Amino acid sequence: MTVSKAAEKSAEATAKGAEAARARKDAPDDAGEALQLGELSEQLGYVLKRAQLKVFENFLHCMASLQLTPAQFSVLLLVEKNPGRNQTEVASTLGILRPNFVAMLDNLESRDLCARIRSTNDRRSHILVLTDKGKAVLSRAKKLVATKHEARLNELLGGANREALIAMLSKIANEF
Amino acid sequence: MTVSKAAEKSAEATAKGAEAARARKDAPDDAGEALQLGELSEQLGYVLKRAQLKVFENFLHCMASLQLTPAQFSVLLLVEKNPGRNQTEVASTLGILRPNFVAMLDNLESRDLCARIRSTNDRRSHILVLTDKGKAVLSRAKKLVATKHEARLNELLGGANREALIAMLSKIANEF
DNA sequence: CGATATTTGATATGGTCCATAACAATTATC
DNA sequence: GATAATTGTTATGGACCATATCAAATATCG
Repeated sequence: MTVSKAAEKSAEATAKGAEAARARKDAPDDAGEALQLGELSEQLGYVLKRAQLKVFENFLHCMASLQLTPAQFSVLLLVEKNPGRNQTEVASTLGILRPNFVAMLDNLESRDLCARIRSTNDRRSHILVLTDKGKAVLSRAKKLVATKHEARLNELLGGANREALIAMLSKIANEF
Repeated sequence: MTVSKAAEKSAEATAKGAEAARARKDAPDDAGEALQLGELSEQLGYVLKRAQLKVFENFLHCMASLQLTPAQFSVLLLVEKNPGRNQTEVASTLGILRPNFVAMLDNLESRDLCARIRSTNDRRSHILVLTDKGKAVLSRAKKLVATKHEARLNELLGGANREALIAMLSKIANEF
């Protein structure tokens, strides 16, 4: 920004709200008046967070019939892929702190989706396994995610872009 | 779960768990034993959330000297770009609920970064403006973000990919 | 072996963010 | 001019995240 422009801006700004308000009121149709996002729409963190909220919202909507949150779905997926691991291992790979993982497992276990089993090798640890119901629910959940959730992303971005997006996000998650 | 089913599960699971544990112990180098992420690494929500956490973490680190959170930065940016708007307008464009916006503004105002001004048109509303200090801090914040934060993304993805990523995330945020 | 340290699941607790209800002051509507 | 709607605010509760701490079990080391 040039100096003169800055001066103009400053003067305009000191006269500030009143003038801006009048200018808006003089506009043809004075209903919506959306704010200018400006540089915000280029900020990685801003757009990333808003996209994440939208995706989670859609995920919850798709999973309404199964009552699974994204976090719960990730636990079921991980336990299915890695049976016989204990709470500490599963929690830490998901970035969940052990204390906070307890209530989460209490919930899944109370719904008979997974089970804690005392390890015979190390009687301190609880080994995690999916129940039959847990496997069935997870199977249905996967189908719902594929057909309703990820399919939505495909029709929005296209398959190639979808893969590129996942790859870039993974890179950020792992190397940033 | 029925009693009989529980008993079956318990037996099957203990066997599977022990088997898996032995299998891992027989592995060549038995140190880390990272879990298999499996389909999780392809889940949009999962990778999106983890990327967002990493980006926010890096943002806070870059902003340590200015003590600005991503949300605070977004408020300053929006108020700078749209002077003379009231709390409701600014909060709603950022997806912040008015009640929660109050404490946020209290904080920024107590640090003399922005100011609430009673509107003369509508004495209910408070018009938001950046203070001189607020403008100066925001200016420094922008430089920090550009040189330390977004630059990091550029060297990780490359400029073209960075723009493509922002564009796709924006599309998701707006059209998903 | 036995004393000490570490690990595991769990509880308690506090902080932050998000969401809703309700309120006084002000303005809009009829 | 009575009623409804809006603005900023407070109070409050829930969800999520982080730390300290504990008992039980195991590992470590003298």
